[in-house]
Amino acid sequence: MAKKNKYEALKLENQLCFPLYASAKEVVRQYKPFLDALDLTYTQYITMMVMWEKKEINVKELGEYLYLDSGTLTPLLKKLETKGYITRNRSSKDERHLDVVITPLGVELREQAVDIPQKVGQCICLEPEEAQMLYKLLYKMIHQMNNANGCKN
Amino acid sequence: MAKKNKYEALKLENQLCFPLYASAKEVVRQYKPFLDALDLTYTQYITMMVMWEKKEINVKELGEYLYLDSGTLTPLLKKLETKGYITRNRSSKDERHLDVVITPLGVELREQAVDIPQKVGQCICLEPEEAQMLYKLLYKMIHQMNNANGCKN
DNA sequence: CTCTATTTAATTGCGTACAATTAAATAAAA
DNA sequence: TTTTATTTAATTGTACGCAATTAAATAGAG
Repeated sequence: MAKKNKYEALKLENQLCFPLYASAKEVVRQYKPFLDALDLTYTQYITMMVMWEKKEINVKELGEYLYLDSGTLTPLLKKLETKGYITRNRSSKDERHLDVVITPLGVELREQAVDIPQKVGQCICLEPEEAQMLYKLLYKMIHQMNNANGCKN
Repeated sequence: MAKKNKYEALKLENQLCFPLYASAKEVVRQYKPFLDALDLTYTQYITMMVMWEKKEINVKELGEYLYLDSGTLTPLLKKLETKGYITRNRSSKDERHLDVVITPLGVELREQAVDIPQKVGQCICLEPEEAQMLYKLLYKMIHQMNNANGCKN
């Protein structure tokens, strides 16, 4: 880590963020052939993952799970509604909330997706211990960044 | 890792790709306040990183460094040209190539960027060993995915 | 109860990402 | 040399991602 000059830290190869950014895109690309078969994008797929687990949720909560805001979710959910996988309706209790509910067709889709994690896992080719280490480090970062409004700017 | 049911692997919390995708976005957000000060986006910033190192490069090589294609780079490079940080000219040797060359103003910009890696590093808050481990794992993944046309689909 | 503040989703606008196509230039083959 | 194939950047179209604004609904204060 001895710096040759004051610009050393600005080199692409010395960034941690860059391989993070690049690998995230690459992994999404690994999903593409499998998701194309279901006519889903990656973001639609992770949205359906939440729907498969929760069955019903509002947009705000969905955004908290996915780290996405309504600007991204609103058009995406409209597409999933058009495909027939979810319904969108204002909550009767609080009309500000939009309830998203999975349909029977959405539930069926899960059957076609069930092998995707294993297939993509084969493309990534990390040892189980490596994958677990990576998992832990990534979530540590995420939690640190979310809590750290105390980031020393 | 004992699976309760056949859908266990489809849960968001059991994905490796999701924290990768989420943390990459979060890190880019950490950069935003610092990059806003330079009127650069994250993608423009990593492009300038390559330009600071290489001074001159063509679009294809640039894309190989950044894992981006001309569909992304062409409009981005036009913006950097408008800002005065680079020039874009067809190579005289091979007119198919577009040579991108950094300008004196582009070189100057480096001075304003020099503290950004350290500032963002503070926001990420990983121990040095953790950061190094993460770095290695991410590049291992990237190289594996790039080589692995032998991915068993 | 009324007025104000807050919460929530939708909308708008900009900047990526990237697949697919196009067009120009060069290289390779016949 | 002429034709064909390859290489390269640009263009086009779709889908995010997100900041900022808007509009509607609810909660809270007086």
